[in-house]
Amino acid sequence: MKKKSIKDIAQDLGLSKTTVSFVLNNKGDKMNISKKTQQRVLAYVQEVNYQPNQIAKSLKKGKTNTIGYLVPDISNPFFAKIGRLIEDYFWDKGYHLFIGSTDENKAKEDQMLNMFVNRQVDALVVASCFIQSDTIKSLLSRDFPLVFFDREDPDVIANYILVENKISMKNAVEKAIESNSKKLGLITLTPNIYSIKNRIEGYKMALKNKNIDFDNQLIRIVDNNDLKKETERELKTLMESGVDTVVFTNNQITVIAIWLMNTYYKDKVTDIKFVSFDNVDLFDYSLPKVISVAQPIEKIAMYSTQIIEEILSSKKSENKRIELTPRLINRT
Amino acid sequence: MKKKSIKDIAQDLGLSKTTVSFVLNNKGDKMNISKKTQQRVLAYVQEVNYQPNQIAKSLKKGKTNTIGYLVPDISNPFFAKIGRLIEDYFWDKGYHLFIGSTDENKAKEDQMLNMFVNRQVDALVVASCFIQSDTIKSLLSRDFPLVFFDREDPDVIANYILVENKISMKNAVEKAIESNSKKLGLITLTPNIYSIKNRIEGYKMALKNKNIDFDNQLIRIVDNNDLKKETERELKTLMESGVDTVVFTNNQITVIAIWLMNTYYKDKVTDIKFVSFDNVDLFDYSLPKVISVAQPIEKIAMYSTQIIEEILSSKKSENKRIELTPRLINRT
DNA sequence: ATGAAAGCGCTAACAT
DNA sequence: ATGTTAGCGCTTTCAT
Repeated sequence: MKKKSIKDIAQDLGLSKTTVSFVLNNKGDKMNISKKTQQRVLAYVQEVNYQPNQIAKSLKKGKTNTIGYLVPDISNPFFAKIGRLIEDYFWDKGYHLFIGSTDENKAKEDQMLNMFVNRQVDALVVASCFIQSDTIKSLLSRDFPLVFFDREDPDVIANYILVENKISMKNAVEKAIESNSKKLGLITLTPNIYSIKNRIEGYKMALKNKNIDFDNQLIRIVDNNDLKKETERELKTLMESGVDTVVFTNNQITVIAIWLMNTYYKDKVTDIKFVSFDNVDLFDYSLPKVISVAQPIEKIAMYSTQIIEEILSSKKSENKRIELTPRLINRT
Repeated sequence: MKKKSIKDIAQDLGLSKTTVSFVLNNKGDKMNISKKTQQRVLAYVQEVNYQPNQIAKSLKKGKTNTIGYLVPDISNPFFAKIGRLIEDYFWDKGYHLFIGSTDENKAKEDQMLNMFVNRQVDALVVASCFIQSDTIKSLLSRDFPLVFFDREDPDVIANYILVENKISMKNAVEKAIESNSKKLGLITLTPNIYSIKNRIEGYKMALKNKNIDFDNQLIRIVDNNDLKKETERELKTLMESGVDTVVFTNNQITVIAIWLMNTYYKDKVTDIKFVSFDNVDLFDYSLPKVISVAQPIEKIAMYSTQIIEEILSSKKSENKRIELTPRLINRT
């Protein structure tokens, strides 16, 4: 049985497309379609299992009821969980999610952004490293409904959902020092992202507050390309320099480092302490113990959805910058 | 600057829509559009940053270049990772992914399937518990491009990407027994899914092969609704009955049980052994030790993509049932 | 109480 | 070498 369109339905029933369309969109009463006709249409539609073509609808209405969710990696639990929550919130409002993983790659991010726009998504939720890119600038200048989360570029005015990076990291590192850390190394992704920069600042601030000399040699940078190998090398450097604590600026590196510790430094796992931005369930059971900063993912998802809802419903778009407070999880 | 359509471009340039369309779709040469005109179009399009409307294109062509990825929960690492891989494979072929999380809820699954179909996705990749549902039957009867993974209904002929559930579970449980397990309990989700049933069969088979008496009381079923509370209760039951090993039929429950063990039975974590279908990174560092069955997610993603590609390119759809071999990870 | 017709942005067969 | 036109499936204004 071939798929029926509104035209087919109308023909089969000896009605016009208009009438059928009205009935299907619950405008039957408003448009004075007789009860009888409405029944006929509804019954027939049921019988032939008519499915409206959302593409045609979207083209006509200029609205697709889709949202683009663009992140570095949808399989990173942080982004996966937020994605799930955003999906749920939007599902309730009749929206569907397109996903895209950029691998923090500028070209890919640009392409994906453009494809989402071409697909006429109604809005975008993005964790981008390239907020200054031409593609994004152009979206912003057109007032495209857009909210950034997790990453910020202070030079670009836009909607941001962020967390207090600096002070949370400071608090976490101070907790470590209070429980006896003396020499603290730090391993971080290339600090080209403002959030990461701030997390490093927080680390420095904690050292300063606790009168520990800052040693630039103890800040080790790993490149996104071969994270595992790079982390292995830098962790080795730090271990050899005799640190008792390692601070990480995001969950990805911490997880790798836990694996490395259990593989290559099994005898040291109880001597060393970790501090990690982002929390992962694993930290509850693993060694070394991790003091972690848990981001409020429910709130991040909720505010993203909410801001987009506002923009979509009211056209006026005052940019918002929301900074949420993470939760410190002390495991000492 | 308002968004330009092909019509605008054509007008601005004093050409027809056709000409512009041909140039934009790289059919300029084939259609004998002069080099000069092609240059003009390309330059102008660049200048005004023209973005083709994919919705209009889709409506016209009857093809959207989208795939629906429908799973119980996109934030479950198993589904997130496969999702990521599928996204990557399809990205290379110009397809985009719609995601949907069903929570194993029939009504939600039905709705989402229908919405995907309304959105005219070109194909679906689905992990469904309700392969017998009317919605799915109707898709199947229309030869809708569809591949199931992770779950199977032997009564329904379709494309399936599966793993050897029974024999893998048997092997894993036997490994446990060989390393001295005497009394093995099992905690499982409601076995309404064929895969889960088979995993339980594998457990029974191992006991039989190793001459351990089967005790139905040691099979504990937890409901999806309040997984944490239910798992807590059933784990307690098993611990009190003196098991030395607990077998789990999927990662979700195992992860919860690890947390419970570390929270309520800290003194027992080295006495008890776990066996888990699905592997999670966490198992590398956590106690109790876990013998796990790691599913070949790369292959699952690859075959799903491949089968859909075949269907999409060649219309003929011989159903395939691919059963992959998981990897046993022995941590004793 | 219902229908005709235009049009959303695009493609492609068919002119010229 | 380029233009005219119909049509994808739907909504909606304006007629009747």
